[in-house]
Amino acid sequence: MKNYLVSFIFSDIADMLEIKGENIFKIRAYRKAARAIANLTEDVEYLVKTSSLAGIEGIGKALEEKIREIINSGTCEYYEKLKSEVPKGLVEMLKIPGLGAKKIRTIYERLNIITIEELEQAAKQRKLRGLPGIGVKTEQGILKGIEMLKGTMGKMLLPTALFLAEEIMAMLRSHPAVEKVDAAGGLRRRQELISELEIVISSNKSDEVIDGLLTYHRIKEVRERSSETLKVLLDLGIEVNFHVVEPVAFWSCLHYFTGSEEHNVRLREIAREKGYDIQKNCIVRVKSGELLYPENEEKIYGLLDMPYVIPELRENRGEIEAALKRKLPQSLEIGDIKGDLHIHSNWSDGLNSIEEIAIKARDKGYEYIAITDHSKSLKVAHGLDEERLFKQMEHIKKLNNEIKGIRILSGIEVDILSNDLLDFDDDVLKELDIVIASIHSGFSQDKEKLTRRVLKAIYNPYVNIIAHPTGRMLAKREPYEIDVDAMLKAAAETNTVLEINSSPDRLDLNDELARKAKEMGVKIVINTDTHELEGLNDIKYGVWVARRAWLEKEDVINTCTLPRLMEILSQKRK
DNA sequence: GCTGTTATCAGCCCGGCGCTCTAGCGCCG
Repeated sequence: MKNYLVSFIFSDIADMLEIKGENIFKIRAYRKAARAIANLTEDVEYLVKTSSLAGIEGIGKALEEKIREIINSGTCEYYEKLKSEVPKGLVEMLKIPGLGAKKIRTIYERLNIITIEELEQAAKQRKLRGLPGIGVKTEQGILKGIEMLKGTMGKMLLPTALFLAEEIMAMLRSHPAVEKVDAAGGLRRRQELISELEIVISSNKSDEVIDGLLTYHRIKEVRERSSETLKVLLDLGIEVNFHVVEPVAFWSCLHYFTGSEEHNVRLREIAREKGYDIQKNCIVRVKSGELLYPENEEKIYGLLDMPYVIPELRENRGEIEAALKRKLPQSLEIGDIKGDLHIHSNWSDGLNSIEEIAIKARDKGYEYIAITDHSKSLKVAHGLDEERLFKQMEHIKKLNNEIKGIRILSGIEVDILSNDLLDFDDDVLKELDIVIASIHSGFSQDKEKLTRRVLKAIYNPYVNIIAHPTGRMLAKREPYEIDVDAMLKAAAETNTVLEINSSPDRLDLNDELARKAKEMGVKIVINTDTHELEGLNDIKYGVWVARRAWLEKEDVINTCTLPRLMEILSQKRK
């Protein structure tokens, strides 16, 4: 599939056009096309060959021609031309919060700065202040933004890591000398950001496998090669470590490269107490020197008198002690989720009709969904006013009579406004099946104000859920200043549910806060907040967070049957 | 750059907030 490549190039073109100050609508056309291609379920190469690209909304003649060029040659002339005109570093600067294309252009034109390192230097030397439109605060904001960016540089969001791992594993599976292959490391533990991929392969012919790996088209640099290991840097700036072992050593090796360092250190301590030495390719019975090759991970933990510990828990956050005491959580499964309670339709900024969403959700096996479009203040998202909301409620009532096998709840994602009021009065909210409240403005208010806003929403008798409670965006935006403990305490007190937002660039609450919420008696809901049909499948990311947070089925309200869910929602109003 | 419409081009997501040349612009959701 070259969908990823086409989407990547179009999005890169859009960034470069933005820096050049091109027509905003042209830029939007490229972004829209990039999104459309990324969301395609079909192979774009197949669509090119069968001349069926024309059916895709947002792809006209010019873009179709460029897609054809990219499929045939891996790039297109226009892209190469832009790359020669716009320094790469300027595009990277777009990721710095508070810094947009115009300011980047000013900085480039006035100071000839083309890398983030140079930008950081200039900001530290106070050379940016004084440029048109840039003062002390902007300069300080840029430094802060660079600091945040550095923390996530070279790290991938889960979808990218999964995509790359799948691509690599598919290639390996087709190699005749490969017996088994799996991804270990942070990806297998479902960490929110992945710094490197660890791929474990079993084969009797490691040299052949490694030679085969060297033909992988994304390899930019080979950093290390031995008889069992290959370490490479990919063109996307990502490191991949391949470990090729004899088939008998596969599970030991997969286990060895899955747990965090802290988990592995602690596990080795326990193993030593029990007379074992855990090594990369096997486990040694110390007394006899016997080498053991467990045939699965259950057997590895079994040797240490523990039940199986799922990869998501292997962080040394108490899971080893819990395992020894037989007190591990009964981890949530994706199949436990019975409905998605935060979905946007084309009544606000979603792409699909409520009918389409309901049918797709029913096909996924869901028992219920909630349509929770934006409220009127969020103009950019075409938020619903009272009149349209009531119309939507009527429409949903009608659909519930027509579409069998799934129940659609009428909801809203009501804005918690900057002045701490909700975007709708209580007499509107009380008509809905479910109310989600969330912040979309005034992120930079101080802690006291932000906390007051959220607490006021929590104490509203009609607000069931607080969505994306900390507002963080991975690699983009820090969580806003908010007294999290006060929020959790108030939520516990009022039966207000906190969301794990499954959008892979949010994952908010994160694993640690979700675990804390559980400990404080707060119920959790796992939602996608999706704006299109495919996004319903993002629920897995939220479930993974819940697994890392030690949550069980009973902690998560959308594992309940519909009657029980309605009971839980009504408890808030009592 | 695309779409809808039928001209051979107009319209395409709006508005608040915070910053800065304090009235206008850039950034953001």
